[in-house]
Amino acid sequence: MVMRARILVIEDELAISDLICMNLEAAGYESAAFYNGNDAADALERDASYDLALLDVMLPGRDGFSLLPLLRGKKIPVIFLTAKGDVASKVKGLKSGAEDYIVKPFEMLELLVRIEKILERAGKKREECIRIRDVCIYPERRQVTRGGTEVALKPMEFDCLMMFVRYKNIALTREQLLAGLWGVEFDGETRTIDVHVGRIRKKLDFWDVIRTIPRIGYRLEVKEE
Amino acid sequence: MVMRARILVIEDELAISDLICMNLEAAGYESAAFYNGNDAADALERDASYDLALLDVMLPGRDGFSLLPLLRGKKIPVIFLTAKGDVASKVKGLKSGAEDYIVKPFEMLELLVRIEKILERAGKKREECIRIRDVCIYPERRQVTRGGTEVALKPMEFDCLMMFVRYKNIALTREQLLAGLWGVEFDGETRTIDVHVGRIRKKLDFWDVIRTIPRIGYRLEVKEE
DNA sequence: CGCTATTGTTACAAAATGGTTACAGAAACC
DNA sequence: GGTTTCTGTAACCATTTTGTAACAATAGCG
Repeated sequence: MVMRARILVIEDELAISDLICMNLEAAGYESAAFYNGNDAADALERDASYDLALLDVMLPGRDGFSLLPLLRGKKIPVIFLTAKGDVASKVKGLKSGAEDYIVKPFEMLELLVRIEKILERAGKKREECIRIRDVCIYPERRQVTRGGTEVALKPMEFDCLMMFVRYKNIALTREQLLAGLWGVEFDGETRTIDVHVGRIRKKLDFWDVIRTIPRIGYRLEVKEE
Repeated sequence: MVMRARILVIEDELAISDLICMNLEAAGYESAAFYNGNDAADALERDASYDLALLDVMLPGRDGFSLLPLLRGKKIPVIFLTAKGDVASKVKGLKSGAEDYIVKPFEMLELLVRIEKILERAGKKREECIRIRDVCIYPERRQVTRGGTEVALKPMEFDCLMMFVRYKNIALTREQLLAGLWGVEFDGETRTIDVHVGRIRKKLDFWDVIRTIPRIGYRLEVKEE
């Protein structure tokens, strides 16, 4: 399993919690949600391997502030989610050692940016990963996940995929791929490329992502740049 | 005439030099080759309007390093071509102000990518898309869009269009087109050209853009700027 | 206006190309 | 040495591409 930053979401409003979790997942994090302070505390006692916690101040059971020392003790940085304009909570939270706070209602993007910044500061920066649709590619680990679960790519398939990533949005000829994957002096069937592309497409559901360029070769199509 | 980036190739091995120049031309650059340091230096004194230089370290006459100050003085970025494992040269080259180096034997594609990157950094990025009316042509993607949506050009149609673009505003005879698209030794009906032109015109609404030159052939009409 | 030379358009069948599967040799791993 | 995994190749088949021919339309020209 690939190492993704794990984020604890402690928030009693289901709608907000779900929204946050969905966005975290989409951004490539792992999320775990708890809806009251007691459950969260219990969970932390069993497993404290979280990289960051999003903590609502107003909670049923133990409130947010009472969870802070526990989290601080486990060295888990905390971002407080405070109701609008609740300056008292804000100040109290920061004094108690929260890393940051964010006022509800907030922009999801802003939350993600703050999370990224804190993880970076904490040296827990997520591995550099290349995302294409629901697929994450981790070059250093030579690992690929799809929808969060690992996909077993064979070495050559991975190399091939990396070459596509390296030259994304460029039409690569079979000869270029052959030269890039085996070296210039290798003379093999260019059709071998097709087989590898077929295997990658199948495993990653990349039928539209790796486009066939007739008579030429293939091109990895990545929208956002 | 189109403003294409001009690249100076200073390399004594004819085979390598030719190969590089061919690929540069194919990629849409203009290339000028010199086979020893003295000639290159003379040429630079006369005309320094190059956008980038590929410089072999080992050269007859003045060697690569001695040319560096001249090139730097003319603000021409340099990519060193070093023999495999010649780490000393590499370090010396980069310290002397070369933008990049590449170790022989190298992948042509990689060289092209590095060139692209440096030109981009120098603000001399060549147009990655050629626009004609509402049509965008992306040569390295082998893709064409019209009004933002992709138009599926068949391989031969794309090649044909690229030939027109390459020689825009120049009347091309059917024989020239035939030779350029299939190779000189191909003997086919010249009328086949007409069919392809017809198909391109239809797909891109290019009835006025690709003008018929009676008894000769066709010409792609583009208003400069 | 006819006539001719030339170009535009369409349809089609041959050829080329790509997706897929199965498999054998190679490599890696006990 | 035996087993498993990896990977390059060949083969098969469906699809796409494309060259050509045939026919329609147009322009040039007296």
